[in-house]
Amino acid sequence: VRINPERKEDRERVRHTLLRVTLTLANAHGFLSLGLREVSRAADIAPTSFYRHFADMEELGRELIEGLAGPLLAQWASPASGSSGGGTVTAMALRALSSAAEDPELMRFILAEERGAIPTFRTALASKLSVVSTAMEGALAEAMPKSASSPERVADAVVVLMLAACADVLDHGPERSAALAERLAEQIRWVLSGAGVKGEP
Amino acid sequence: VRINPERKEDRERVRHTLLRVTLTLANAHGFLSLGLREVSRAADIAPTSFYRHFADMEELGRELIEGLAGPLLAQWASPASGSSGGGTVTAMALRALSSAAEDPELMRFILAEERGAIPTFRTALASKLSVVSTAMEGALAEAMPKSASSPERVADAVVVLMLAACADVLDHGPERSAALAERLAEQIRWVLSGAGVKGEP
DNA sequence: TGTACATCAGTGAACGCGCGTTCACTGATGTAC
DNA sequence: TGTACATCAGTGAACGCGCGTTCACTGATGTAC
Repeated sequence: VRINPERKEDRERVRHTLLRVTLTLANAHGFLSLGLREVSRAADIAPTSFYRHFADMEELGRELIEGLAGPLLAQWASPASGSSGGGTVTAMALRALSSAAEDPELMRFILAEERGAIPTFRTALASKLSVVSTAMEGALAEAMPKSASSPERVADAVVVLMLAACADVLDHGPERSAALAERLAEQIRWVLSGAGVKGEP
Repeated sequence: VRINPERKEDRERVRHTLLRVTLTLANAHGFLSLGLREVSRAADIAPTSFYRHFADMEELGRELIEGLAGPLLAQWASPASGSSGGGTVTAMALRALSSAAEDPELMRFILAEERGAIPTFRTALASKLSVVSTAMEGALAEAMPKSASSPERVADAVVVLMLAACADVLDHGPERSAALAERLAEQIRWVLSGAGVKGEP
């Protein structure tokens, strides 16, 4: 029994609405305080229709991570155009920072759950984030003298500074994002030069 | 009408129990999902007795920040023994890291709410944390050439790296805390030397 | 082409349950005189 | 010392409400032949 693509599109549309509406509500009240009825109400479906898409809120949350957060972070990990080295790492971080401003609700969710009370969410997000730092590590390895500091630790520090900058952008509004990007770039420059990374512009 | 100190102690004991029990439950389910009845149950008082201490959960949360989180962070900001400069900053960060392991539930609460969905909590914690970075800034200012980078940005970077290390200690258990402390110290060393801070051991 | 059947997203009614809050009360303790 | 009164943390009963979940049903669409 094959399925009509139009019907499948409808189903996907509602499903996507549920996910986005959950992000919006989670920004206001926190994911853990959300109920299936509240989400369904905001998505304009009957509470019972929720079950056609997810077994419960926990499954929906998992899909937020796998279907939305994961892809965004995978994008962060994709190689920046241009040469490798310190310049690449800074470019990656700045690209991530600006993508945070483009989808603030998703970014807030990632930041909140990465530090939040649900261990499975923390673990899942940590593993998605480790993809980003691994990618940075790869770019760094070529630009670091072998005797110098561990590229892994350098990449970890950069990711941590980058996430903190994302949180600041969300809190202080996009009008400050240029200044925050500049601050992030400077902080990364310190880390890289302190760790002996060459090729920094 | 003066009040018997014994009675006052009793009252304080229950109040403290409510606060600690809330921290424990918030570690498991998140602060926002907690209800007055759940907290009262865990504290072994009737739900109606809750009102003798707090008007609602939000007031209790505010007291968690003012009465527990604030004092801990103020402690972090108190000057480390010994000379000023980069060494002091590292010592402050490492002291904070170890105090995180001593009260993991409070630390988890701080980390979660600093990035969480309640704007007033985020703001309150940000201002308590700024006390820490201001203290570090003071220690740095003396050890930095005037022409060099801004001490404020350096202190911010150190605080961010320190909080991330605290989160890692909580997630990976105390047995890894020595390695994490060493990593944090190295990352701080990079930042300080990259930013031109002198006096680093 | 027409007919009978299968699939499945969406629904409204109904359920039992735990929630936050109110109320009037208890009983231990402190104060006045 | 004794007596009358005030304070106040803790309580159990009761309330109305929204929650998650179940159930049987609808109706649009696709498939078989």
